[in-house]
Amino acid sequence: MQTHPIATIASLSAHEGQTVTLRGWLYNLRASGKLLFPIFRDGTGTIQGIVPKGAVPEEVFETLKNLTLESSVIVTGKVRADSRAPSGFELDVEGVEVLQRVPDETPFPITLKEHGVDFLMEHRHLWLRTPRQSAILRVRATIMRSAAEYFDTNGFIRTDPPILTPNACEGTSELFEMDYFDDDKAYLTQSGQLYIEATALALGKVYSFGPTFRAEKSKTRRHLTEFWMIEPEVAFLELDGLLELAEGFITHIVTTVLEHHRADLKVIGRDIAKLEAVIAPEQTTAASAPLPSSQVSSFTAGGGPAVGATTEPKVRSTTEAVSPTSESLAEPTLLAQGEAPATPSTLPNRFPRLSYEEAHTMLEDAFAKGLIETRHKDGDDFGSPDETYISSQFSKPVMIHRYPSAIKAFYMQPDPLDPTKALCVDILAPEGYGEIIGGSQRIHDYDLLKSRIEHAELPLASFQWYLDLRKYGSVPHAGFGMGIERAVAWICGLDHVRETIPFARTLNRIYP
RNA sequence: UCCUGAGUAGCUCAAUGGCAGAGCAUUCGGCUGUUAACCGAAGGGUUGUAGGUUCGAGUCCUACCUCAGGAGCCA
Repeated sequence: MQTHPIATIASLSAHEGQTVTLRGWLYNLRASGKLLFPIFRDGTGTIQGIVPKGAVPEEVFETLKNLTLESSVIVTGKVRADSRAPSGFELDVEGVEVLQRVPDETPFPITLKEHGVDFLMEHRHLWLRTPRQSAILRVRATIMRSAAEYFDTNGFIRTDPPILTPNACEGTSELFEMDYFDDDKAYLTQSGQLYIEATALALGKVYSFGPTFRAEKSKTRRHLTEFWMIEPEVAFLELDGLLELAEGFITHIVTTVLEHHRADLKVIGRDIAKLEAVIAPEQTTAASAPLPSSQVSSFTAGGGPAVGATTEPKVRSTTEAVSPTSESLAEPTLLAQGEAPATPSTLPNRFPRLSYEEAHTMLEDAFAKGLIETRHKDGDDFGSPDETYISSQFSKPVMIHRYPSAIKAFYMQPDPLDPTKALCVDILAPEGYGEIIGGSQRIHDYDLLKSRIEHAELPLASFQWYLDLRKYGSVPHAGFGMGIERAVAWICGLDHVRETIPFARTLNRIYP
């Protein structure tokens, strides 16, 4: 076979008029008498081929006519622009080599028609090949990359905590337990937080990024037993700075996804305007605080209508104000004044902030107007319907801060203005997606932390090393954790987190 | 753990307690611009499992299994 340049389907527009070689799979096949329309996919996209009988060698026509779906092929053909094609291009097939033909007796089980959830999850290893699932995984990869990138370019050091842990962060009932040689037990981590508090006090600004495990018997569209979490932890950071860090973090991720994945989001069926609203500058703030042009262009590039993304200068406005040098090591007190650690103070994108009390008042009003069914009890945590209502009132993620200490984790710093409240924040994604980030300022006083551990009836011995952090140069510090799968579900507009990870682990499924 | 719902052809679903059905997929035939192509034909069933009620059960009852949606809990 004559050799031609090997191309990917995503790059075919650069090969118009050329004969190229594609390597991939037969995605679908339509026939109209002596005219075949095979659709090929290669992981980067799909393209329809045209095979008129008589225009190609007889064996090529016969091979393709009888080819089974998902058979692997190497195809040669000429790229031709065609207004009838969804992607704008078609392939005039000249030759085909079949690497492996799917046997007639065992056809590919995933069809273009509807399937049930159980069937699709049972065939997840094959379901991944469909365009929508592939698009979701590409967006997931960008979300993970841009999340890490935000911290990497802001002076954070990645310090991954252990996966195997000797004890729980917040109790052992929700942990996966395993034998650890002889008589010991080990548990799969449910959060690296306690460990990165230690590395934050060593390095200043740190983050961790890895899998976490929860043995909760939760059976909802928001829960996995194994999920990925990215957690920053910053010495000398207090609650206000933590809010700004999270705001810049989310803005950067959404901006990056919009820069690179408009086509994928369209395949997924996402309403892109909803994402543009998330990063749109607030009118009042933008008008009152003139910005360097580079920062403005970055936001308009993400927020405006489809501009030529390739010609847009690559600007990372949310990270420019802070140099990537490790300033926190040299001058850790930089952040002591409640200063934003990673975002410029002129950041035009402000997420709404509600105190727990304000959120409660909002729910009281909603209940009085009959907008929610059950009344929220002051002092209780918010339920799913509560979170859905609150987030539906805003087009941007909502930050709810200062929950009652009684319903929050033992390590959260009390608010000096009201010690019954904790200096914590939950960030709710819009459109009812609920909590994607939970964070707090941590208790830095030894005696207070010790009494909280005792009050929570946690084994003091297991936490001695954690208490040590308050014994040797303790400082205020804060951090948060974001569940990647919930962020992907929100950004892609999915109704279940099981589609956001290649192989979801849920209460009822650990296969394939 | 609790509440609710669903298990019938490879898939998605029908079927007053009375002959087990359709679309898609597969195979065969037709069609030179199809877009989940279309048209014709064929093959394809221990109705989740085990009991029970009944002349007769996919359908009603009991238990169990599996899955889904929700609650609680959380990211």
